[in-house]
Amino acid sequence: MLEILREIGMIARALDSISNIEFKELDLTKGQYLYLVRICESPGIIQEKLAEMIKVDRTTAARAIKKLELNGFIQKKDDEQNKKIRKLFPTEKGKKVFPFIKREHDYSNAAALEGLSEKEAETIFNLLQRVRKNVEKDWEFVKKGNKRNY
Amino acid sequence: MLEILREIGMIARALDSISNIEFKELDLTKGQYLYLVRICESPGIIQEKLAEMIKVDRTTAARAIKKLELNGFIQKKDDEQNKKIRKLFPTEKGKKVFPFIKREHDYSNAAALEGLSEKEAETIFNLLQRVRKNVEKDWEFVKKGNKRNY
DNA sequence: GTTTTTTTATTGCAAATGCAACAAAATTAA
DNA sequence: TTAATTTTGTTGCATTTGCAATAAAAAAAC
Repeated sequence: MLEILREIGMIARALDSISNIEFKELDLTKGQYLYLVRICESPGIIQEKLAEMIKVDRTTAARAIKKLELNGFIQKKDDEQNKKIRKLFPTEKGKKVFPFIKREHDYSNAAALEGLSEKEAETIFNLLQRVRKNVEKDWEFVKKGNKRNY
Repeated sequence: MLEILREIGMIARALDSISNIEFKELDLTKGQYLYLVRICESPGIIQEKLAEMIKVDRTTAARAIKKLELNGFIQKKDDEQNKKIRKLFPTEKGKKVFPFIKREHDYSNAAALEGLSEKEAETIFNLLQRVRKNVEKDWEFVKKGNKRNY
């Protein structure tokens, strides 16, 4: 059995750790960069979707977002039609740090792909997308309280 | 720029979330499965190496391991030669839950690879290993307090 | 053989994480 | 239209996480 998930776990933890250390100089605490980049990329997104996207518990996302708002990186706005949801937008401050985060991400991406040919990079990207789609099915299944059978 | 790291992050968080939910029935709390499998696979390993392997902060590993010991899954043993280190071994209880964890992992692996040919699975595994080696270099660099330049 | 550096482990904080439980708006079913 | 279900959001609590700081054994440098 090829332990691809173990490799993925190692890579993900290492990268997250690096990002958390590097973004402290932006006054972003642990994990906040995850939400901020996506809000910058998809302004108007709601936190429920964000949690789904990032694959994190809804309540964790709620608190991370609340803190981003508290610290002035993002802003919540009521919707006209739907009184329940609160759309998320970056503030000026949020928009200002976004390029720094992007640069860090690009650097990490490039470092991660070092020694891989362009073709190999594309291959791993495509395969990873397929794996991700497989895994997110199970995640939603289990998160909803269903039981996998094995 | 191909966002392979974002895919990896999503996959890793989803899988970790699934495992944490599924291993609650073994009385393993968040993250503990990571340490327990490796101790079962490499009995006698010390926690410093374990942290490096898993890519987690040393102090986090220390506490997770302490709790595994407290709950009777593993046992720390003094070394004859080296008075500083404490070697880690699974207890009977630890050995008993190991197959369950393995089965879950195998199932997740298979589910993740669904729709990929054997050849594609091998390809992604090899590429991931190369990526992991790249990333762990940076992780160690940054963890030691060094600054990446970008 | 002594000093310096590295390795290994620990504890005190402050913070993030996630399950349970709850609430209310919106959607679907009857 | 009313009732049932789903979606979206929140708070309480227990736990994990990780940076700083400390300590002591071991290894390396001098």
